[in-house]
Amino acid sequence: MEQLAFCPSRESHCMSAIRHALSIKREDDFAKWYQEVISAADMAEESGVRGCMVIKPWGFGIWERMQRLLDDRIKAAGVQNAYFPLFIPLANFEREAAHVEGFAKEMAVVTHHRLIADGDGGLIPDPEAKLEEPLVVRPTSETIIGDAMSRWVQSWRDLPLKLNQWANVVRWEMRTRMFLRTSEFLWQEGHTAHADEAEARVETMRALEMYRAFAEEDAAIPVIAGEKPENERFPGARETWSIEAMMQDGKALQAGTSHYLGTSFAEAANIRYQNREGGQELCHTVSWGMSTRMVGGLIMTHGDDDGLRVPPALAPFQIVILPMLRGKPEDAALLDYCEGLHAGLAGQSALGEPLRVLLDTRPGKAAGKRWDWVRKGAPIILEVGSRDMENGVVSMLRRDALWNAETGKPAFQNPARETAIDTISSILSDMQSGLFAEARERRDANITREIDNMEGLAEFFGEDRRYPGWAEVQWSKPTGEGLKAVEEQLKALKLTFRNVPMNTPPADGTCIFTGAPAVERIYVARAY
RNA sequence: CGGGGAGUGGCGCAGCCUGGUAGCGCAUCUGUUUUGGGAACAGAGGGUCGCAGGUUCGAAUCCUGUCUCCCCGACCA
Repeated sequence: MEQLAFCPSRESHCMSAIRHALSIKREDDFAKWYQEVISAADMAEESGVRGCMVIKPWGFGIWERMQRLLDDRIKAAGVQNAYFPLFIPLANFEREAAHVEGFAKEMAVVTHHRLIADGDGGLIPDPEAKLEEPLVVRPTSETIIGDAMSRWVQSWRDLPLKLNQWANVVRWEMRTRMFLRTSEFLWQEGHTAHADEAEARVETMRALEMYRAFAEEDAAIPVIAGEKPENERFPGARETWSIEAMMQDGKALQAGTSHYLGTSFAEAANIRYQNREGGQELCHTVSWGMSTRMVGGLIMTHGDDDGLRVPPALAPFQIVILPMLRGKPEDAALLDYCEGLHAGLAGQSALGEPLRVLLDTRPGKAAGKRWDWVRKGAPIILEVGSRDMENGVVSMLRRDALWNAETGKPAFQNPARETAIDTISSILSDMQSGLFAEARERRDANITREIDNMEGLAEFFGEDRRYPGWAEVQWSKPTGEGLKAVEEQLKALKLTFRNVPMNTPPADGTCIFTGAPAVERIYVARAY
C-alpha cells in the first residue's frame, strides 16, 4: 500500500457521506487507481500485444490537444514539421557507438518481407524472403534524420536546420505501464543542426523552456527543469536536460527532454557545412522530445477519487451540456433551450481559443451520463432540466469543486443561463490556474532541502514513508567510477537522480555521498 | 528477463482443492411505476471459462506448453 505524498483534505471530514465515482481511492492503491482511471475515463485499453495499447477517443482527444498546443509552440520557434521513415537500415543505426549501445537491447527488427503457409493452416516468414540487411523499427530518429541532414546541409546558409516530426516509436520494454512506458508510443522529436556549439546550446535550452511552458501553462503540471547527471544522459548525448514532474504518490516523472548532442552524431552521419571562409565544419546537433507519457503524467497529477480532471486547455470538450430528457413532448422545448445555451457558449472563447462545447443528447439518463463525464474529467457539466428552463437557469457542476462538503452531494450551482454564458470563460481560466496551483502546492510541500547526509536521506525515504516526495541535496558531481559508487548508494534506497535544477543558489556544503565539497544541488527521488 | 499473482458475458468477482457441459453484483435491453436527480419492481439478452495440446465416458475444474495483464526485482532515452 503506497502512502500518498499529499491528500487533498477538502472532503476528508465527510468522506463517508460521499459516494465517489471510482471504486478505488488513490491512498489505498495508487497503481490500481491509475489503471481504474484509464478504464473508467475510457481513455485506453489493452490490445493483446505486449506493451501496446489502444488509445480510445477520449484519451486520444487529450493527446490531440497536447499535440496542437505543443505544435503551435514548435512552429512559433521556426521549426518545420517533416516525416521520416519508420524503418531504419541497421548499418545506418550502427554509426554512433554510444547510441547503439543504449538502444540495442530494446530494438524491434524486421528481417523478412513475405509470409508463406506453414502447411498447417498458419503463416511463417518465408525463408526465401529474408532481407539482405535487416531494418530496425525506429526507437528514435537521430540516425535517419542525420542521414537526411547530411544531404540537406551544404553551406552555412542552410543553417540552422530545424525539423520536427510527430511519429510513433518502438522500444522493446521489459516492463510496461499504460501511457507511462509502452513498447510503442507516440511523440514528437525535434532535430536541429547548428553552425556552432553556442547556437546549439541556445536551441537546447529553448526546447527545454518550451516544454516547461507547455507543461505548466497548458497541462497545468508544475515541473522542475534541469540537467541530467552523466549516468542519466541520452545515449550519445553531451548533455541531457529534462523537466521533472511530481506525481501524487511522490514519485518523479520525466516529462520531456532536450539533448545537446555535440558533433558526434554529425560525425557519424557526416553532417558538414562550408563556412564563410570556405572551410568544412561539423554541425552541432540537438534533439528534443515529449511523448504520450505526458498523458500518464496528467492522470497522476490531476486525477482524483472520482476519475480524471482534465485542465481546460487540454480538454477535448470543456463544457458538456446534459439535457434531462424524459422521452416526452416537453423534451422539444428543453432541447431548444439547450441549443440556445450551446449557441451562446459556442460564440465565446476561453484561454485564447473558441470554447469546445458538447451538447450530449445521446439517449440515457442524465444522471448516469453525468458520472461518465465526471470520470472523464470534463471541466464543466451543465445539467438542464425543465425547472431550470422555467427559471431561465442551468445547473452547473465544476469538476474541480465536485462535492458539497456539508451535504456530501454534488455541488451544483444555478446561475442564469445568460450569466453562465458570460462567465464560463473566466471559470475555465480559474480552473486552469487552480489545478496548476493545487499541483504546485502539493509538490512544494513534498520537497525537502534539509538533508545533508546519507542517514538523513535513508530516513526521509524510509519504509514508513515510502513515497514522501523529493530531496534536493548537495553533491560533488563525481564522474566515472565515483559516480557508479554513488549510484549504488542510491539504488540501495531505490532512488534515482532526477536533475540539477536551474536557477538555484550555488552549493555551499559537502557532498552527502562522498563528503567532498559540493559543487551543485541535485534532486533525488523514486521515479517512474 | 528472474520471482510471485492473475486471466470466467462490457466492468468487478464466485465456482477450481473434492471433474458431471456456468453463477452473482453492476452495466445493457423490454415493460410498468416513478421523476430535481448516481430511481424501484418485473422480465430478458449476452460467455466455445485467454489460446493450444493432453488425461478422461465427460474438463472452467487435473496435466503440459504458450500468450497477455498485475506486483516486486533487474533493465530502461
